[in-house]
Amino acid sequence: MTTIYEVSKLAGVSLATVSRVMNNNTNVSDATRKKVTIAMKELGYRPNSIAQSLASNCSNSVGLLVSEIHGPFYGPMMGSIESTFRAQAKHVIIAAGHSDVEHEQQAIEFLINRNCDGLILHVEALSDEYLIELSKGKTPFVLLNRYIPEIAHHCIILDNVKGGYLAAKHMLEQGHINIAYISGPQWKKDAQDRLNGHKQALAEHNIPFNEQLLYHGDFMEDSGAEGFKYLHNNTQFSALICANDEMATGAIACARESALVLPEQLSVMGFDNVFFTRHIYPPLTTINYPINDMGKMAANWILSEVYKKTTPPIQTVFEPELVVRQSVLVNAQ
Amino acid sequence: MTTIYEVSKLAGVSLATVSRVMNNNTNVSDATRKKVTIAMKELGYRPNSIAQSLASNCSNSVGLLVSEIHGPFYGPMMGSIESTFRAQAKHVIIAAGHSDVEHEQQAIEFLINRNCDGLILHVEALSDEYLIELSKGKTPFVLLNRYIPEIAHHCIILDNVKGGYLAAKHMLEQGHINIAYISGPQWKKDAQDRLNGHKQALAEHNIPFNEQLLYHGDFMEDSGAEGFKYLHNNTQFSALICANDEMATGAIACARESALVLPEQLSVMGFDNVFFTRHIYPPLTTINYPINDMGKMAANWILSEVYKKTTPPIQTVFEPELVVRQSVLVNAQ
DNA sequence: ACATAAAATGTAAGCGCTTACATTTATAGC
DNA sequence: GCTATAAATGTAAGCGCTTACATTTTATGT
Repeated sequence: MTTIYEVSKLAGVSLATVSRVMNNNTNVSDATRKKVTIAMKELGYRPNSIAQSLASNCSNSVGLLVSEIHGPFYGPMMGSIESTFRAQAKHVIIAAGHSDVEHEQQAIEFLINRNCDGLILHVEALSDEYLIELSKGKTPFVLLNRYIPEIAHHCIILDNVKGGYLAAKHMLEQGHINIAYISGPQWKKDAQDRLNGHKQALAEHNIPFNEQLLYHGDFMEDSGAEGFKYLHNNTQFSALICANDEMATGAIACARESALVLPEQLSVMGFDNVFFTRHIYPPLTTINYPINDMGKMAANWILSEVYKKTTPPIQTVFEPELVVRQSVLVNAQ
Repeated sequence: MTTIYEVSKLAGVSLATVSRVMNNNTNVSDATRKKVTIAMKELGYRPNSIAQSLASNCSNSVGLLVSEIHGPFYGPMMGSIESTFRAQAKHVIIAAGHSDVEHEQQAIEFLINRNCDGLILHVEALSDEYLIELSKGKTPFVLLNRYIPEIAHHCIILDNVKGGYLAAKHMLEQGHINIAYISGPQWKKDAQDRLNGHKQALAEHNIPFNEQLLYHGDFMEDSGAEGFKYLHNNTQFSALICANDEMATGAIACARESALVLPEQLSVMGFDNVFFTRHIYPPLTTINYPINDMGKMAANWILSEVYKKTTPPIQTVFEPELVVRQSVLVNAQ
């Protein structure tokens, strides 16, 4: 491995000068810069990033913690984050938290021990307290899809209340009155928010919220199926809104097994606009979660806060949008 | 940041001894090991992995290059790789190659410059020559889904010929005679292999291969739709096999637009068994690609070759399997 | 031409570890 | 008790860079 030392010898300058041309330091004359560049090329010199990190106390790496590395939701997010960083020669180290306190905490420590300069966290199980405490540490981080007032500046979120509202409103506008709802786990803030938005839309239309029409799921496909069964056996409804696409998928599969024709006999909506929603049958009407943009914004947050780069202004709250496909019967009644 | 130096002072031993207990070196008495451990705990000491890497010339990081970070195919693979490595305290740095020579080459250089100890590569555009040349360098790598005889030992692959064969055989056994085929791009070895397996099955059943029934796609959804249109307008067939699930999805959507009833009027098969295939309608019969297992095996390859860990024996060729769902009409004719 | 400031370059001390080698201490054999 | 050997510990030289500070060179004004 060729080192900076060999380059300096070939170019006939000192170590410091070579280092300066590498780091685009201004105080180097064009002549020496050229000499050094040529020497580098000739030797096929590649800086040792580890040594650079140690000396400069900056690893140029950022940690990315998501719940699951597979899964339709995280892929696009990771993709936009990676491309944003690589354009700046930063590398991203991935880790999975599996929505579990132990795992998430371990992963964060792992990433910090790895000298990540900054962290992008999509955590679900960790407590607010832990994260507030973490914010006092030396490794800056940005939180995706989670709002903690004490560290609001670190949070990039979707307006989930509005999303829930938009979904219900759409159903109501199509003439649906009896709208069942399969929620996410209520210990998750986003699940709460979506449900609240839902209730808000009902209230606006003077429709009392009926507990009978509510089933608490866990955001997983199976709970969508279970929720449908439960609701179908216990009450009547022409429409079903699920707090995410996964559950909507499960519910739809189950509804079809019950010989219901969609959307004629049952209208269904999801939430997230995960990429496969347009492939299921009928193509799912849902709420778009601009996860790509949010991932990119998180990356920009790090670029700006940690690496002091100039970036587009940081936006912390993103807006959901209705995506109309064919799983909702138009003009019911 | 507490350093090894402070630990050594508190414990009343030398730097070297502290380093030895960290690295589980045998030649440390239980008494001193305990002293050091206590000192570490007391100071909340965390080794600086960058310094460790520089001194030991081992970064404990492995680079993972995939074509696309999003995408149903890569997610599960990345997940199994990450979990395998994290269990061994190695970190994984991700990069995307976008099936493009420039990008792939850049990404590899990026990863090598980052001092990755080893690489897991899923590359499509790079030439065999480049990879053979790369194998002479100092960074070991394993190739996923690609076979190059000269460096066979680096390759972990699926038996694509057999996969293509299995798909065609299944269709034939259900009584289909006129089987259309939408292939992948023929400059890709796996696409060629799948098509060859297909032809092989036809030959075994004494059915001549009909060029009219072949359309060359590019593995993307849209080309599945285009392929279907082209074939539908030019010839007759009761079954369609696509070289991957993406294209099958596109073809199915398009077939439905043409008012065909599936599978009664058209049987369709895909390839890969990407997770959403069971959600589309009708649920897709396909060929399973054990990408999870293969990812884990690639990780084990690195663990074994690079880090000299003992692992389960390395398997380089994996077997595809038929996954029967409902997109193929049983007993046609 | 000369003093002075600014620009370019060099010197050397780290960054926090690992590890070869040297030294000290414990263990065993007689 | 004394030597030979093994085990435990210490010493110090790097790993390949960055950067504060010192020094030299060049540019500027008079």
